[in-house]
Amino acid sequence: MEQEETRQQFEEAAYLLKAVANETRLGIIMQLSKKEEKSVTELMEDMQCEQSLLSHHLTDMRAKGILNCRKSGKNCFYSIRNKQVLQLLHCLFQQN
Amino acid sequence: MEQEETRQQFEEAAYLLKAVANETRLGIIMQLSKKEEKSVTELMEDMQCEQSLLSHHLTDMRAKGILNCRKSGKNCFYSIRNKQVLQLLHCLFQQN
DNA sequence: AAAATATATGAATACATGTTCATGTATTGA
DNA sequence: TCAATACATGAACATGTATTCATATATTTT
Repeated sequence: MEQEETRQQFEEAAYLLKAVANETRLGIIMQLSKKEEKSVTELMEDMQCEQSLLSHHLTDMRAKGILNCRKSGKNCFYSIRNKQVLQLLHCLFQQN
Repeated sequence: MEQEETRQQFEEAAYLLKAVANETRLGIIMQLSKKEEKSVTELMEDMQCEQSLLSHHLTDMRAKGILNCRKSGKNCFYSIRNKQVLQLLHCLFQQN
């Protein structure tokens, strides 16, 4: 029973890690950790990333509950929804 | 230049995350975070994992510098080499 | 209404990953 | 020396992921 609980916790943790284990996605999260909200175009400029690729990653991370999206006119402003990824980011980049 | 540096940091971080973003691998790391060293058989029993699958994961993580392996007679004792994964684990499982 | 802008979507492809099965190898004990 | 134990390896397969390209949609501007 307790075994099963941890197994599920591992599944959830693995799910989160997989959702984030990518150079571009880490870049997105890093950007959003600095500014709270950014449009796709802003993200495109900050990172060096093609529109379509960026959009795919954003859509996926949104579907997985990691990001939020707020539409406003022609723009889409993304922000971090799952705050745990911020801790992860901090953990990954704290030393040096 | 500074851009490039962070890009490489993201690549490295993504590499580490990918190497760990799996239920079985997280389980292995959790076990080894509790006991310092465990043989493959011990790990097999603690987790519920087939020998061959476990061995593949162990071999891979060793190849990626995450685990250490010490042979002693018929046994192979694995331990954690990359201490950063311990921080990650802690970060993932600290709350609740 | 037409053109431009911002973003999303879907198909296609290439590549990586997880898993199983069968088999190999090294070490120990009978 | 033979069998048993502990572990690794490789092939095969299915599935997942990243990327690119072409195109669609919605909004704004002209």
